[in-house]
Amino acid sequence: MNDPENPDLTNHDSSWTQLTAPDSHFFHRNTSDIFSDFVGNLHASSQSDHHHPHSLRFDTGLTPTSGVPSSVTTTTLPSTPSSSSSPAAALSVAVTEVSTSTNLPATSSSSEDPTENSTASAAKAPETPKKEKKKAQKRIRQPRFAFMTKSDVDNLEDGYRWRKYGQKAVKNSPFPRSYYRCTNSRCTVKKRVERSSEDPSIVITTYEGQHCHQTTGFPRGGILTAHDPSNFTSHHLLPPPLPDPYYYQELLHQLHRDNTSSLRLPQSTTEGPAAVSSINPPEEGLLGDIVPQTMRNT
DNA sequence: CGACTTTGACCCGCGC
DNA sequence: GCGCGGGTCAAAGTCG
Repeated sequence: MNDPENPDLTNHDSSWTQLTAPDSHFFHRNTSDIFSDFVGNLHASSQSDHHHPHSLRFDTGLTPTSGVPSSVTTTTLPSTPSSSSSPAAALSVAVTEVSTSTNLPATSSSSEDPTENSTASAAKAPETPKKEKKKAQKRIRQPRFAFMTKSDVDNLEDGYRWRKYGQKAVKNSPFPRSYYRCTNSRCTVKKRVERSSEDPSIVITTYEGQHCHQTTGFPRGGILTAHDPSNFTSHHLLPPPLPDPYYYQELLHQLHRDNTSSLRLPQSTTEGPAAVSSINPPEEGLLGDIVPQTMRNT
């Protein structure tokens, strides 16, 4: 249940910006520039690191993490729900620059919410028709974390195994959006991967839900353990900055706890604990919807 | 053979 | 109520 392991959550530096959207939290890293492009009007906060064109991480999911990078900057973005966004939870977006090479795993660390999980799990009951299941799932949205990663590889490895269950063309983007689900039958975490229409080199990974298990390893090829930082480095996928793989999980936790209101965003601090944003309204919007506003705050 | 990807169809929510 | 867009399902195909 709580085994967070997000290898790639590590950031290397210290400046993260967390954006809070109606339903999602965005973590913005030095690469705000990218964000801006991607989202629309994100202003970069000023970072000197955005020089790394390698990988940008943007994650939206709900994974609370306990370990927070020592230097992370979080910002809350009160964004308004956009058009068709439904309530969901909090979405966080993080932008990280990572050096990518072959496969950059986007880390996904989302844990399932006990409450929500139940719904999802319960929905699986044989008695429940698919429709009900769908309803339940759709209605209950978990906080999401989005990561923007600059990478040539769409599917970034984050230590978890994912099964692709769908692909859809996105309206404002020439690039299709892929939908992945954690292969662990008990895990309801989902992940969406899409490329920024503004900058095709940027991969936007959105995580929804929390993993209830530990990382298994890579699907075909290498196994990445969250506990092995060395792997990260080698993989180039994982952002080194985050020492704690649990970072996202904690965020989620916090989000859930604070869902009432408060966010802790150490804004211009690099040493802030973890970036936590509160999950405000149950509304969830698409990244695009959220990001723009959020980014602005940063 | 099992796991995963691909792809089209279906369902649902939302805005008009 | 209708249409659009997003999200999911499931069958078929592919790969190791």
